Amino acid sequence: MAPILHVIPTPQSPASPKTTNTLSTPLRGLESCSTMSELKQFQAQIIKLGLSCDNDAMGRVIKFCATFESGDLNYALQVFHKLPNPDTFIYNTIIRGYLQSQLLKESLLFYSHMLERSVRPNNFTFPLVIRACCIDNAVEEGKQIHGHVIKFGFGFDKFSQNNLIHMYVNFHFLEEAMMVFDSMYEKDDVSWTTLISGFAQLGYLAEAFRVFDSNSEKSSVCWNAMISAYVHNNQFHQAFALFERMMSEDVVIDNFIAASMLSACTRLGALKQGEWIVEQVKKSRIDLDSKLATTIIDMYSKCGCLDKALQFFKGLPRKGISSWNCMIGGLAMHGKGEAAIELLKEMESKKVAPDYITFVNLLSACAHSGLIEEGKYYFHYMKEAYGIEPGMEHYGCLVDLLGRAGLLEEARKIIKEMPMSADVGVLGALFGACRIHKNIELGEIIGKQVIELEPQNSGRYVLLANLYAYAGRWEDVANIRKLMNDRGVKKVPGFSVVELEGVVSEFIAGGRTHPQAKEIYAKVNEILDCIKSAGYVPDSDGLQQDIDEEERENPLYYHSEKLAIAFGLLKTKPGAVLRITKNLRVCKDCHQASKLISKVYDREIIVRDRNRFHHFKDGECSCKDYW
DNA sequence: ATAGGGTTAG
Repeated sequence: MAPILHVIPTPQSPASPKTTNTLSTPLRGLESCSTMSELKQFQAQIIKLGLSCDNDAMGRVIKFCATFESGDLNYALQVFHKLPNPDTFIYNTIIRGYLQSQLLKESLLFYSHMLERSVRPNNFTFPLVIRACCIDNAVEEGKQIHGHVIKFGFGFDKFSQNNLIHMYVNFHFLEEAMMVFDSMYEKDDVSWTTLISGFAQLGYLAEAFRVFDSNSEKSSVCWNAMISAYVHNNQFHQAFALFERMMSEDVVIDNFIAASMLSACTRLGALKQGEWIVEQVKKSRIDLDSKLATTIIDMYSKCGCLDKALQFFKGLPRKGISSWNCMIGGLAMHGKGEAAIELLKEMESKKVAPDYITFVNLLSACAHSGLIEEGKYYFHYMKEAYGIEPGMEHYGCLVDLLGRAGLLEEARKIIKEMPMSADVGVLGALFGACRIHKNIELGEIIGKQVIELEPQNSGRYVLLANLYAYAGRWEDVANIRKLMNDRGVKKVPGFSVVELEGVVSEFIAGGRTHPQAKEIYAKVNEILDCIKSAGYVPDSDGLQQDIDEEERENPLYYHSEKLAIAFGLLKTKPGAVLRITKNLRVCKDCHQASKLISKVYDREIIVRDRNRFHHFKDGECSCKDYW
């Protein structure tokens, strides 16, 4: 994109004298408006008072129209164009309006206009235009604006500096970001967190840590920035280590740190640690706002404790919409479709209006439980009862629902007829259904599409290769593998973690690095013998022929999940529940084996996979083999 | 009137 700013006129001193008004009643009224029609009534009164060209009065009108949710930016512009001498505040407000609508060109154009008309930008102007440059990576404009910041004398304005750091991180210009940061005499929390989390988002964890560590007066906010940097990069053990260091330095836990740590526990499936954080929240006087409550519900659900999630949810004095949604999502993951529908009804009886996400989660609950008729019903119901138009996510759930049930043609028809074109998520749902129902023809078409839409997603290649393998099309299998190689896409290695007494152990398929590897493998062999006599037959889902016939051991035997279960059986007393978390989906063979293990060893095994939960008990799984 | 950190599906 060509730079928009051509002119940098020399600024002149501000011209228009300030009108002084005592705040009259209609002006006061403006402050309490909530709709455009209300606003227009007050505006009419103001105009009658002869204030139609008054910057102070019209500035308030413009502020409402340009920046409030119920406003109207075009109307703000009409008012603006009637003003003979709009002031800096008014220009800033219009720029803010464009910024909120993510309109880069328009915001910068207005900034240009203000310079051309010699209206002097102030300390509020630059943070806005700097942010505007982030919208479409307007690098050239961003550099120019940086020049203006200095030229107009705001080089040491903290708000401008912090926003410049943000902008350069956004451009991936790490050196420039560091330079602005280093030039600051007094860095505040925002400076530290912007740089640390900015580096972390780009994957530069070591740099982020160096910045963090160089802060001699770390606030809670700064600690959280680094902890959440680790969490976002899946470095959970690092997050825990840093958290412990923080505790040892007597830093007080706040909402954000609690939320970040809960998120780490959730992602790891570390229930014990998660519960400990919840205890800390209860003990300290951290305000349990609805966001934190949602995080806690999510932790319990995703660590496999649906009952504790429900208990916590029910005990909440005030339930925000996100808490209801999260609870419905939790029920969905555990395959409790009917209970999810009940919760929706309870919500309605308590006059809490469900929203867009409520129905995403509800439809997902129907899909996971095979509630086909109910799912279709609620898909229409949300629009009829609440006027919620189905969005991409709802279509994704509907396609998932139909596809899982084997109604592939119906799912395909939905995709054809939906008002927007299906995104990779929706197509991915159909592709997943092709895998379940082994529909090679459709799977090949859709699989190729999703691979091209997301060429870096390794799972899609693997799925298509498996589909080919199932059909015995080995040449196509090889081609897919080659394509992956050529594009440098790496298979995500599968791993499983099991939490025992608060210690989380991680296993990868066939891995032997665990200090007790020998015992674990012996235990797996013992388990296999036991379940074989109970009827276990290795099930590679038709994929086995691809493996070298000479290979002595079946790699299926040492999938990470089986290793984790073996370790769990070794380390726990009879009867204890095993909780396992996987990064990928459970394979058919491990699913079958887990069912038998739960029976033969009389253990409840709760496995969380990428998508959902499996509760194995007495030789059965809660998913009823529908996953 | 300005900025940074947390949650909700597959």
